[in-house]
Amino acid sequence: MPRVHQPTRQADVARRAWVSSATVSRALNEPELVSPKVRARVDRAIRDLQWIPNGAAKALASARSRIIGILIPTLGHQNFGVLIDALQRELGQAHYTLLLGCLETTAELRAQQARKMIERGIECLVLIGEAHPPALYAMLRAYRVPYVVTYAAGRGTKGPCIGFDNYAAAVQLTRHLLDLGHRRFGMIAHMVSGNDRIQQRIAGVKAALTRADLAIRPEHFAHVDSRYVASGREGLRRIFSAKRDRPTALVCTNDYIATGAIIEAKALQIPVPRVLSIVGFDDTDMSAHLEPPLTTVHVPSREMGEAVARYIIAYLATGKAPLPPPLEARLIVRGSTARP
Amino acid sequence: MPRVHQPTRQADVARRAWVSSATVSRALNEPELVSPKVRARVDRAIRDLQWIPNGAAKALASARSRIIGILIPTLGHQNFGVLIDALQRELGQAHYTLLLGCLETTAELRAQQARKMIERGIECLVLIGEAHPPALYAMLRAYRVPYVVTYAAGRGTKGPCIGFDNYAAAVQLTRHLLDLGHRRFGMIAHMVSGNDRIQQRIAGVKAALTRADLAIRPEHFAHVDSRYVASGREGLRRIFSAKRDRPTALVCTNDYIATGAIIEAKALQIPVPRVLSIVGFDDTDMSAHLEPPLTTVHVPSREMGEAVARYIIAYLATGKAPLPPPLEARLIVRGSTARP
DNA sequence: CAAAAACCTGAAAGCGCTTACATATTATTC
DNA sequence: GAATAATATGTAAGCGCTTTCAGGTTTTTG
Repeated sequence: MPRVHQPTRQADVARRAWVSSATVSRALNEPELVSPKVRARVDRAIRDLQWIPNGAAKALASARSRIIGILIPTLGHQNFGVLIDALQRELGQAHYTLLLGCLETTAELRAQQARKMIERGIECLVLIGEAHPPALYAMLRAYRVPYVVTYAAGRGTKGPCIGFDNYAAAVQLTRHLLDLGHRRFGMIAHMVSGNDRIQQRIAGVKAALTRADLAIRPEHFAHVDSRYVASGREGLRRIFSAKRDRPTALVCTNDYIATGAIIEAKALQIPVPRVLSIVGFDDTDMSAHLEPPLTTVHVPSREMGEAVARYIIAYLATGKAPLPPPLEARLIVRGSTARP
Repeated sequence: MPRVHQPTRQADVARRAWVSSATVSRALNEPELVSPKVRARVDRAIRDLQWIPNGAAKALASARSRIIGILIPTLGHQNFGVLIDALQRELGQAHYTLLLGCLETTAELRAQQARKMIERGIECLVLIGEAHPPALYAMLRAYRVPYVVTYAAGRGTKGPCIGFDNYAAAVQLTRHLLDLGHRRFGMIAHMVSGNDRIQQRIAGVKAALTRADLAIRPEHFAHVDSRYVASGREGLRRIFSAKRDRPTALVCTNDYIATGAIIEAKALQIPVPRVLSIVGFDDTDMSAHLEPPLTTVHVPSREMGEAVARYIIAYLATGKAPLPPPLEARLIVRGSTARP
């Protein structure tokens, strides 16, 4: 491939507008420093030549890439999609570009992934949850890359967190079931290792039960390996393979799994919610439309994305910014829960 | 914010390895040009200093950003998530970074979005479908940015396409219903404007019906405005608001809508598939788990992502690359279809 | 064993911007 | 109206890499 450099450069624009290249730069980045007359000439020249500035050159000269990185667990979860979309829109307004990475599987690959992001010059990294390998945090520190944790409320690390309290929400969700009179609980939980949000949800459920002098029997606790519908079905099947002492309430670690559980319950002819109440977590697009509609915790993905963006913009502009108050994850009671 | 430039530079590494900075560059980019001894010294120095090269400087000097852009309609659709994930992984192997953008709504914003991507120096742009404003194609041409269309098979433009034939797949899907003996068809279709894939699916259905001397009555054709579950429910409700001459087969433009239709059918006590057969398109995670499981067209998202990545890598390396053969979107017959 | 070829390394010139700093112009003040 | 301040522009020195070119060393060859 021929190494073609830019067809039009700032200097071309400058020449056409009868100004220096410095003035063109200022007209773009600090227009208030340039007289209206000259600014108009520059704008004209830019349009005439259809000049698009070279981002790499900008980044190199200014030591500001205007790139924000984000590392997400998966693109298969709608809520992350919503969060990313909001984040991207809001950051775009401030001329930042979002660089997306899906978390790699091995520690080796993850380190490489972080290295690549730093190589691109990210000015800040958004992390989902706070449970990440110390090596990652060390790297961020070494390269002075600030970070923001979202989708969690900062029970673990001391870094900036913009999210909601998974633990508290899980407690609330469990209380709802306890208040309905449930005493035998089951749970379907997906991969816990390295996922602090799920861990906190599980811990919240257990804590709420403990306070009511209850616990989940081991055979009513299904650990499944994916976060998707199929796992919910499998989990329910496992828990209900026993004929007696079946739980009357089932907590799932997210809505996809809960959806699977509802589907499988129907397949097994277990009436929901008459015989079994099922709750999820996340409030996905589907949840309200299931039969019965799913009682769940609504996660404010869009608001988180926006709040994170605003925080980052302020922080990078001033070097300091107030953290917004924790967001609320609201319990949404729908038809999948009832008295036992 | 203090304008802090890089803490460690190539020159620092060079000094520590007792070589010139040119040699460090070569050790990284063309290691075969550097003697093993020197290479080892350089590698050592890089590790000792924990140097991470500056991407902007690299891009500027080499006129190669190693960034590939992609513009997708939404992150709310699982299949795009899968495609992106595969694309990203494959491109990452070749040291490319994927820059993601969700298609903006207005023409104005879209142009700006494309401009931003060019500013970042994308070496290629991946487009979902071929229906995009001429202004976008013009811009790509003006800046010599190659592009690849995916998720469609190139019935419209002549540009490189790596995907499957939405039209043919829709024909196949409709034939399946015709073969079962259906004669009264309904359809729920989402936003058509600017979405050539959906248009082709609709056209395919209509063509197959026409060939069988059939057509969809206007009152059995529901246009809905979102691509999600709620729209499927609404669409079904509208079509089945009439009491007589109801369709026995219902084609939905994607699986989310079909899911909604199945859910609503159940709510309206319409037995699926005994009284109404329902088909979707895309084969999302849920589809196989619905009750009844959804007959649909499986879209090879992962394969498309990988094929696109391989094509781009080859094309950018050599300036020319063979297009892979069209991928197959296979009909998956499940339980939601039966004889009328 | 001298000449040619192959191999390795370094010097230095950019890549296209930003940003001190200097300078020139205009506006303000007493 | 001279001194001062405020405003607008230009000059030029980088930012941290890549890459051309040249030169020095080693290997190959007849």
